[in-house]
Amino acid sequence: MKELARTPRQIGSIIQRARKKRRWSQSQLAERAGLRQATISQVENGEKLAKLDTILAVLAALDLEFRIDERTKGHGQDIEELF
Amino acid sequence: MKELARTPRQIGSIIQRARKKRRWSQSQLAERAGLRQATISQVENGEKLAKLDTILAVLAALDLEFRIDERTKGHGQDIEELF
DNA sequence: TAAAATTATCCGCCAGAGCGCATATTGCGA
DNA sequence: TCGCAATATGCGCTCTGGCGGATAATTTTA
Repeated sequence: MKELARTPRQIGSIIQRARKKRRWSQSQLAERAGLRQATISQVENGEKLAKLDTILAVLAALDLEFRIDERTKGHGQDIEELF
Repeated sequence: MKELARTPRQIGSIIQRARKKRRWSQSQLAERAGLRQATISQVENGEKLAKLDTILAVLAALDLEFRIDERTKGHGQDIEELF
């Protein structure tokens, strides 16, 4: 893991991957996170700009968490552009 | 760095530390992030549940970023509970 | 300690997220 | 190909975050 999450879209796809890895449906995740299936759908697709607590709830339900890290590694050029 | 960010309050204090380390005022950070000083204040104090894009904007302005990581380290027992 | 800067609050307003409820749409297995 | 599960949308509603615009309250510095 340890995925980079700079945009709602990235966050959404990370969440989706984590959910599928657990073989959960959106409804199951929604229930665990105290949200609606429709909300999960929108979060995963990064369509709407979610609220922070919504994302935190989803992450917690997936046993994930945010970490805050420095952005510029090389402090000049990003060498680690793994792909 | 690489701080844990499970709650709005934690996120807020991390942001505040990063801002002070750069010796910026809330107004300066607000300007860079395209927000208001009042908003920065609330974010740092974790008073309101910010929107995701607000936090992302602040982090970007501070050259920080979110990373998503697994919550349970030891996947059974957390050995690395450094403290 | 007075002045200046920084930070914390307040008001009214507006946009949008998430809700309930419901229904398309899509995907997939039998 | 049919049928069901899973996912994506839609509508009206409520709630609240962030805004502009200020102004307290607190901290810093001269």
